Amino acid sequence: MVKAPPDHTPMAVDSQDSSSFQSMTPIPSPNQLPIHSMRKKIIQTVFNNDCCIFLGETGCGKTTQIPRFLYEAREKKFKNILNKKSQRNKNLICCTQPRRVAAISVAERVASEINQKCGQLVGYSVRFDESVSRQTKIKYMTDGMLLREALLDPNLRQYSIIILDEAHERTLHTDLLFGIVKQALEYRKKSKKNPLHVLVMSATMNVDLFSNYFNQAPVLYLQGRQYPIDVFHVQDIQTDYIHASLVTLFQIHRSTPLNEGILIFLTGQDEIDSTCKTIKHIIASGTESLEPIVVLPLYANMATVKQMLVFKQTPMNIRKVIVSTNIGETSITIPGIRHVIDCGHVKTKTFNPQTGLELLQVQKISQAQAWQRAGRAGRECPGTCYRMYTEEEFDQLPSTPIPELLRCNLATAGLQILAMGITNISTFDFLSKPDEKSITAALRELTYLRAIKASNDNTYELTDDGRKMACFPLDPKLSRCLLASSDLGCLEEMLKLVSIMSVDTIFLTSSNINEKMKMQRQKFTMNEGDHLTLLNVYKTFIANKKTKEWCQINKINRRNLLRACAIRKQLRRICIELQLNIKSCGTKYSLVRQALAYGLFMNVAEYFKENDYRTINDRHIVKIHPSSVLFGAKPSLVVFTELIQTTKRFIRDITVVEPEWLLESNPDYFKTRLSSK
DNA sequence: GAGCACTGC
Repeated sequence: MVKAPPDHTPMAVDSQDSSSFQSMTPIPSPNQLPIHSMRKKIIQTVFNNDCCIFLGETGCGKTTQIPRFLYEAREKKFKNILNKKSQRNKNLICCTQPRRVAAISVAERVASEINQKCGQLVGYSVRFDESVSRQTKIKYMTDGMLLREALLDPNLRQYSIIILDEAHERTLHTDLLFGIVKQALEYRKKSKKNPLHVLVMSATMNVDLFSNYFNQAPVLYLQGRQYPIDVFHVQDIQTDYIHASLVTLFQIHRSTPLNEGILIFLTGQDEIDSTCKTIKHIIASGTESLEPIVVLPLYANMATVKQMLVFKQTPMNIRKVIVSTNIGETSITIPGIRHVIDCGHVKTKTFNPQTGLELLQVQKISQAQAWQRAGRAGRECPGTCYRMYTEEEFDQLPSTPIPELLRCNLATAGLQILAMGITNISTFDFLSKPDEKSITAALRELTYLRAIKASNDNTYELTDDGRKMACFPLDPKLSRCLLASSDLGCLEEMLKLVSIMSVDTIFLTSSNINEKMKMQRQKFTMNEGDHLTLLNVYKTFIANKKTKEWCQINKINRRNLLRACAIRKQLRRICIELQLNIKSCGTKYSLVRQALAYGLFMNVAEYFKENDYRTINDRHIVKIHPSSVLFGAKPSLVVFTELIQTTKRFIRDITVVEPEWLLESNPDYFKTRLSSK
């Protein structure tokens, strides 16, 4: 428990030059955004170059205005020319976004700005949702959606202008699109018909990286519209960022008007829940006669209804305080925030290609993230940001976060690259090239999964199965599970299971899960392991008509389970297109376990001693995660979905398997593993 | 006997 901060503690902060934030007078009408004065220059730069880079801070209007500028300019140019070629080509302008909500909401806004409905001239395309028509010329879409389209046509011929927005975020999908778009650019330049223009839009960083990548592409700076933000650092290094945040919170609370909301960035659910409790406790204890506060937690795996609370306005005499993960950094914009408290840390998953281990740990943020967090205080008017780290610490932070492509397993990305006809992944033009070891590990995994085969030196081609596997929006291991269950006659079951494995946990994970709730869950337990238990929950959910009531009683996260239903539908359609054998095995669940073993054979662990298991692949000593239904049981051989290191190395989502299944599925692999025993 | 950030197809 943290003590209430003494009120005489001076604020241990140091003012810093906030010149990174331009002081601008905000103008509400979109016609008067600063970007409009640059319209001509923008149009010229795009059409006079194959590729160009635009830099601009949040709020400069680049995402909403630029696609429209380009469309209108093109229309004007071709007004008097009956251009048959342009009629035959679709000539779409697309603008990619890393997030679904962004793609949808921007499309809707741009459509309304030209007094149209979304889906006419302006539309969007995201997974499970699309609003486009024959009239559509400007298409906002998720980067992942464009990547899917690239699998069907790597030269992306229906687009004449491709805008990669938010490039500084360096998502896996955007990074892959860089390589694809660069190749398409060259191809279409050579073929001389239907030329392509590429526009990369980013916040102000990595300029040289982007420009150099596209052969010294010209760079244009766009004026931002952010309000000024005063940034303060602590004077001394803080060992406990939660305590420091609390002290700062109450100092702000005592010294500023109550209508000024405060946003605190912390790293995870536990930390956030306990901090919320502490704040409430300090207010309720009444020792200091503090003004009232509404404290709200915010993280992704929270019931949607609870998330919505942060948007509600609080009465004038009550302070709003939000304690958030980095979901509040980009994904959710909370109204009324004037002060940001930045703990300087973030929880991230990293992947070590040497060991194949995933690590979930709290790390320091990058400077870019620090500015992004600070920016959340200046959305509506000038604000302040308090950093729980010194200016020297800030200077030592990496300038940008490590791109996702450099810290994930490359099996999925590798399969996609090969599926687009690039036979040597090492020659793919990555914006940031992953470690050669990482690429080798991915190729090895895909080879074992029989998705690819080596032809000669460093080149690979897809097998028939590999071509099918690339069609699924899944980890290749799970795609292999689907193909295996098609052969074994349990594809219906595996579709359900794989869909659940594609979403976050379907169990409610609030910190007040008590024994009674655990008892509720036990009735779903299958002795063979977690996968069949999950399947059981899914089937019972359907049998109970997917009702809210059933989910409430059984402490099931309905949002995630409904998402799994949507995914199942999509995967099933792909199975039909691929003419797989869609059959149910009834209750012959050993077939499902067998199919799991065929796909997850690289994730096998055998009982070692006491409560330890040893993985067959890399001989890591691991433990069964306490959330598993097999926790405490000691089956001799299991497959698992995930190996992750938190406080210890844990395997999660586990199923008991038979050794014969493994030997059958991949004799070469297990012969070598078993001989080294 | 733990306690999982975020996003996407």
